[in-house]
Amino acid sequence: MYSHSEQDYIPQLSIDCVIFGYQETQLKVLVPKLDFRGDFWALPAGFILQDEDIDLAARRILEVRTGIKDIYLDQFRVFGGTGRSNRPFLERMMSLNEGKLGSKMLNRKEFEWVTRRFVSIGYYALVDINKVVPQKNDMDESIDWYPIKDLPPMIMDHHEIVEKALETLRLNLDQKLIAFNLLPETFTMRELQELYESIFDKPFARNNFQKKILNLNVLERLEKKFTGAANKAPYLYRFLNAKG
Amino acid sequence: MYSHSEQDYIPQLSIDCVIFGYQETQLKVLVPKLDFRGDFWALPAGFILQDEDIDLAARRILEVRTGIKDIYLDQFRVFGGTGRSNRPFLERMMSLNEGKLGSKMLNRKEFEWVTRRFVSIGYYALVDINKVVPQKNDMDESIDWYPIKDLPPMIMDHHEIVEKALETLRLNLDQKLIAFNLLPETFTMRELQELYESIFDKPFARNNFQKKILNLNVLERLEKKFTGAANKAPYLYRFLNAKG
DNA sequence: ATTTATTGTCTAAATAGTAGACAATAAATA
DNA sequence: TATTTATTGTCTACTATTTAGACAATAAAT
Repeated sequence: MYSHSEQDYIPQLSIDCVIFGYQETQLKVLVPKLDFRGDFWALPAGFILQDEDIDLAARRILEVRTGIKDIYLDQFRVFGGTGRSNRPFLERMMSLNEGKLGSKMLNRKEFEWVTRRFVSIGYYALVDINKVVPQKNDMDESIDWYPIKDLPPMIMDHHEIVEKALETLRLNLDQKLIAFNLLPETFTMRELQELYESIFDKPFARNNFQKKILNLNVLERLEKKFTGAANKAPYLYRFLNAKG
Repeated sequence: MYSHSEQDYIPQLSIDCVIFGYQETQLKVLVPKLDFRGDFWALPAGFILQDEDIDLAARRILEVRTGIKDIYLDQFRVFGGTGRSNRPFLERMMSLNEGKLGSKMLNRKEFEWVTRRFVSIGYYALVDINKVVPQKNDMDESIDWYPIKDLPPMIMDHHEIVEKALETLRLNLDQKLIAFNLLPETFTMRELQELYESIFDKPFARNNFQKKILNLNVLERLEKKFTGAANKAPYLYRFLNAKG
């Protein structure tokens, strides 16, 4: 499972990632499903190497799952309840998968290490969903984008982690001008508005939304976009402060 | 130093506390000075027991230092750079204090434990400075309130931690209505304004500040305060949502 | 009685946010 | 080709909020 042994990591400390994407007017989260009987879903997670900055650890974990190096990333909260252990979950999983676990089973030492109580640092990431090729790891059966309004049941407190990530995203969206990380290079005003609506789960007035966004002076207007629809063609825009 | 042995704690994970107080129109931070030659200051800190919620660990650490149980408290950021070890600091301290360390010296095992790289969770606290009786621990020479604009040199990245705490405090102040935690039970409008000015390090217009605060509808107006000054006496106010 | 410094509040001006309206346009329809 | 339809871009009026200026009320000193 790891290229490093468990001694190489800081014990009892993990990173959980909420990877946001946007597709078909829906805000989505990238969630792997574990390759065991019992339907277990868990946020992409990992540990911190002894000589690794926590932000870089988060980047490493995110790159493995998305293939993207230069990813927008924000640390938002630490989850440190006393009940945060993988033990109940792993034991239930083992009881449901007796015959199958051999190849993937952890040895006793690893099992002890990974089933202790963990404190987890929550990071959320914003990606252009079209640039991501989701990567399973050895433990996964699959990895997919789920609408945030229709997430699968996840282990431990992972629903709470997503909830808190979304809350922080909403607070930061206007302040830090980060919505554009969820869109392709160019987009129409309507697409940007629909993205806002999916994040805040409420409608915005079209005229005033456009005014507000244009007054930020962070968009470059490009040529018109051919839609083929029976109406006026919208302009395309590009975010100016794009690092790239 | 501890009533628990080092195995009772989560290794390599600590809590650093920025305890804010307010006195004589200055925002202050409670900082202990270590009882060793060399003038070492360090934020109040501690570790997390294996069966202890991180928020409760922070409360425990704060109660030890302030004597206050019901303290306002907010987790604001994790500090996880690779350079975060006490080793350089402890070794320098040891070289400066050869004769003196015996009684307080950690044994070898404890020394190894405490000098590894640490990831630290930052909490800030807001207290009524008049209710606090600062408590030294075994390692401290003194513990005092320092104006945030005139902090002593602190070890490691503790200045950065204070900086980030202040930044978060500013962002949260209006949103969460927490300034009142820094004042006594009753206060005048001018006192509240001067508190805001010390936190944001900028002046506020008196008329508009008063209007804004009163429009929040969270203050109860009490009797007038006798000042003895040659002018109109100000009203006293009390914060309504006070949990007490 | 007058002066002084500060407090509480009012009003006007400037700014920002909200709601309604309409011309411009690209393609479908008649 | 003229008309209809759906959507886009923008304008203006209206409302709410923020900022700036003004002044009466007051407690004690002069």
